[in-house]
Amino acid sequence: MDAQIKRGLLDILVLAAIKTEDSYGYKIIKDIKPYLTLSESTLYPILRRLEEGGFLTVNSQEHNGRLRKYYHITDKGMEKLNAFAEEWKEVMAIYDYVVREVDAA
Amino acid sequence: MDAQIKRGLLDILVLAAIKTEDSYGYKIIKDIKPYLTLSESTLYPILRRLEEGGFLTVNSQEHNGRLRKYYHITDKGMEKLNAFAEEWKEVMAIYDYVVREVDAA
DNA sequence: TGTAATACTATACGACGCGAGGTATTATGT
DNA sequence: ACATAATACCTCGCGTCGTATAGTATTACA
Repeated sequence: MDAQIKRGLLDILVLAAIKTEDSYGYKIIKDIKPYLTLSESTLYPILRRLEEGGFLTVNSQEHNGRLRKYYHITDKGMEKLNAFAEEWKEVMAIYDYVVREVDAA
Repeated sequence: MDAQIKRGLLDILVLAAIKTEDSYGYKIIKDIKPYLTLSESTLYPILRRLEEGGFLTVNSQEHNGRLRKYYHITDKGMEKLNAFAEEWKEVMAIYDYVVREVDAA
């Protein structure tokens, strides 16, 4: 997929990935992979930004002798997810405009 | 609208705006405004990138004593517009995933 | 014994959106 | 006549962000 388009969806995809149950870096990448491939160097800065923005909290837990950081969505994160559904209407309006112009060929 | 999401649509929106008939900077901004507000300092670099990429050609013409740059879409630009419709399926798959997680609340 | 998978981190580069500011002409309102 | 808005283009510089590259350390498997 075009690199540009997916960038706007990264934050929201990551939030969606931890919505149902807390998750951690490596798992998030695997869960999202069918929809969009992202590397660790892309994900971890996003997680840090989302934490700084108050959209999620971090909770380190030991797993098999190693530390694992579990990410938990906050109320603010939930609001962001819900707001996304609203924003989508504007995105679809743009899509309709573009396709209309294409069909006008 | 969230600043992030629309950025991925900028290039394609600009191409769509010159698809039906050649247009120029100021007009493109006005035409797109109902869908997305962008400033001149955002548009002109995009036009230059699209030209460098071969998606459009530029043709300066005098209008009321002033120079006006008309932008004309190329075959490659048309292909990019058509490819967008295909890519959109992947975008919708992401949207469905996000909404599904939201509804699982 | 070595290679892949798991799990997180830091650095540095390039691309990009955009605010701020600049130039010049024409049209509109007072 | 004067001021303001609209038209039409451009440049510079800042901050954000995606990502390649590289590093550390443990566990599982062949």
